[in-house]
Amino acid sequence: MTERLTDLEGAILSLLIKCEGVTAYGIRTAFRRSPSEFWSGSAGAIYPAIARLEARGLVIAKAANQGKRKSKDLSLSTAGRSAVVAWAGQTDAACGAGFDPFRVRANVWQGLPRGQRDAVYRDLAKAIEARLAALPPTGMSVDDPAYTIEMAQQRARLDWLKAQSSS
Amino acid sequence: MTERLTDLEGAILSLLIKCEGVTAYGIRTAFRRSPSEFWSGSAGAIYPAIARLEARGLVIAKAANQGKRKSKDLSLSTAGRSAVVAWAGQTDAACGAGFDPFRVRANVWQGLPRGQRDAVYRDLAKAIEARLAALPPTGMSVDDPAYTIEMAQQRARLDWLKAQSSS
DNA sequence: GTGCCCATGTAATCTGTTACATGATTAG
DNA sequence: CTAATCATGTAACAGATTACATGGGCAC
Repeated sequence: MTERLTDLEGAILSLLIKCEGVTAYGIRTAFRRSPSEFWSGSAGAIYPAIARLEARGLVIAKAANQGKRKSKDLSLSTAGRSAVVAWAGQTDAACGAGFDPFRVRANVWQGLPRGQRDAVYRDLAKAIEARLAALPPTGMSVDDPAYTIEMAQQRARLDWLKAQSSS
Repeated sequence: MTERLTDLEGAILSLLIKCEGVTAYGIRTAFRRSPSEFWSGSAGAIYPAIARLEARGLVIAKAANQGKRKSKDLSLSTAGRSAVVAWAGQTDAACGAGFDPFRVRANVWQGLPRGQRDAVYRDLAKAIEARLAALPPTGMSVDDPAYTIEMAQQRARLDWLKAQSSS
């Protein structure tokens, strides 16, 4: 077994499953346009990560010079394909709570004086409705799990907010 | 406005709301015992973070020498209290998707051949049930938002899995 | 010809992780 | 007495962020 993949590396490889021959730049914009803002898709993260994956033989880059613009088309190697499947198959890691900005803040909300707390809860509900209305973003299929699962999460948050105010 | 808080700093301050006079060590163990494994609660993260908060005047430390064991009891300053409330009140950040290890892996699952995919889904459901059974961990109140919200998230995942296999 | 997107990268900085180091106190 | 826990920290390292640098192609 080789070194374990970081979650960013796994996410990059899983993009490569769907779109063979994409450029590093394309991966970057996919991250930037993603509704999740956890990874910014910064060049300083993406390019080094891809370089690591290439060095480990998980990603194949072939130069695709069209005219004078230099660019590299990326694709998964066989090893890369099995590495990303192994990464995705870590059930314990997959079922972890991850990082939820809503959850970490909820402790503070509960300690707020009633009026202020209700105001925050109203603002939150409004912000969530806005996000739900914006999903799915352009270019994202309604079947995309990232979309479906975020929807479910946001609806669960709304339910939680409702339960708070009615108690 | 001073520098913005990182989420770890915010989480530390929100622990201090509940338990005035806790030690840095106590905060560490709170993180380590948390069902979320996103932050490891490593000394190398907690102690520097508290030092930063102290330097900014958000946390007050007073030496509490009982016998020869040196220890510092931490508490929130007034500035610290308003800083953490401001952090918790960032509604846009709070409603972000954060990092969900389940969601990032789901793209890969969908591309798996049917048999393998169903096997993964079964394993996931089992792992989630196990986590739900383990909640709340010792010392955590059933009213604790961190607990309630993780429960909701896990149940949403189970629903998603059910929807996948029935389609 | 100017500004915007494509496309690739690097440098400085920040923050978190693992692993180490030290010493007091308590439970068996 | 020994092991675990309380309690504080530091050092080396990894990985992400912002900001910068470079240059081709295209639309207006």
